[in-house]
Amino acid sequence: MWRMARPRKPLLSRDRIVEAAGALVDAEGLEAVSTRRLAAALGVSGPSLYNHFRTKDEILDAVADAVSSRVDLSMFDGGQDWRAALHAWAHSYRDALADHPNIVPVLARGPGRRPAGLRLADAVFGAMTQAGWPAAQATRIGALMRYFILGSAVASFARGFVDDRAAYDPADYPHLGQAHLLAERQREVDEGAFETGLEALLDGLALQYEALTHANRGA
Amino acid sequence: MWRMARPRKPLLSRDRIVEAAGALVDAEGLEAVSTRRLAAALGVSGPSLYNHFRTKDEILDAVADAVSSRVDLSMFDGGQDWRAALHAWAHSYRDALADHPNIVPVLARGPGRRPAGLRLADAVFGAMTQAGWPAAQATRIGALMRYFILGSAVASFARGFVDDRAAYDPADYPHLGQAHLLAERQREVDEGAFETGLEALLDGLALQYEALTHANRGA
DNA sequence: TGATTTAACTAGCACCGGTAGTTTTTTAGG
DNA sequence: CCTAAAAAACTACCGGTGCTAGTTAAATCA
Repeated sequence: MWRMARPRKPLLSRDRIVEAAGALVDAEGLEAVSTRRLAAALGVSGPSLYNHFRTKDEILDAVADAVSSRVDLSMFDGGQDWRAALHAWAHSYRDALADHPNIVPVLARGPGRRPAGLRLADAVFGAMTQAGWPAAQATRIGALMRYFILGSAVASFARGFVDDRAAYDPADYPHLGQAHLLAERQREVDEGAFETGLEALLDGLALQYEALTHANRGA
Repeated sequence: MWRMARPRKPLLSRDRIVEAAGALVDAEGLEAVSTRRLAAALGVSGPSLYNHFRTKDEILDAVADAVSSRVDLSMFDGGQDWRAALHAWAHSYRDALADHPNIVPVLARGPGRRPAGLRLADAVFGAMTQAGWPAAQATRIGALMRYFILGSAVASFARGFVDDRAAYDPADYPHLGQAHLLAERQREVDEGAFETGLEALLDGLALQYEALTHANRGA
């Protein structure tokens, strides 16, 4: 054997690293990702990663951005009305996050400089102003949709409860008698709550939109 | 000098630890909290903490629960209608989180076995069923409010953008020309979006509620 | 061709969460 | 009241972490 220096064909690339990191995050969670474990999965020694990324956080940001980039934005191109487009987009966004729930905390840190995250924000804002919403409202809509969608992914309701009847003593929590059942039904509960909330949100916004256009018509 | 053993008066208590940990989280963020740093702030050596808590995570859970316990629930006692109560509660909840944004990721992991977190869930569910919502809907309302409120705290929209005009090249993001300004106005933007979203959510739910009671009346 | 850059490596630093075992004090039981 | 047990601090240490420094050899560029 001999000392390994620069190989004839590069062993690593940013893409390979991001892919492996994403797989590791999906399979074992955020905390399971260490530079050494990730490097081992790539058949390489820890510090080699730093030839391609400046920090571990940059790697995780890239993984998060890859998830963002899978969100469908095509509904904002066609002539769909803003409500239908927002509905379709929200579902596409949520689906992307539900496929990779472990990376969501990274995504929640904000779009920052992640291009796909920014593309999302840009598309929503553009579509809302296009539809006639004033800029300030369009910003708010982008923000509140982000709250709701990321919230639904990061703060899963059902996942938060434990499948243990004894944990929810009726003397302490009179209305939580069935809470331990939520653990089994998490998917159903979270999906139902998401759809209910999204529908309510859009209904409420539609009311505002109506008031807005009527006011404009009067002026 | 001599070897320090058990002191006459305990140097630590769960409360003192939680208080110091909360202060550290608020001042320097979650990542800044290490058992050694926390112990140093308490004038004590690292492992001493483990006489009072089993793990670091238990300490952070306790900090999170202390924040939950500051959320006002009194609006669910009086005879206020469900919508007004939900509105007041949501604001109280969000205010509590906005005061301690750095601990929100811990809170988002779910109520689990944290008593104050469970009390929240219990109160909302109880009040909604009391108001006439069917149990399944009441569960969903609890969940979706959690999504929106935690989402607004963890996924602050404005905080996610950088105060750097160059980061948002109009060629890449045609509608984000003013985005760098968001960084300065984060508070305003996030508060406006929260209020707009909350109002929309409640309007939408009120629509559902109306449909519900009409249907019941018809039956 | 020669100089520079690149991409792998090994060694190691400071710090991390947590365990083991020691010492002394406080508390509980007979 | 004495003794045994539990509690609360400590020191020493373990394996693991993100990351830096410095080395080597291949690839690339002037």
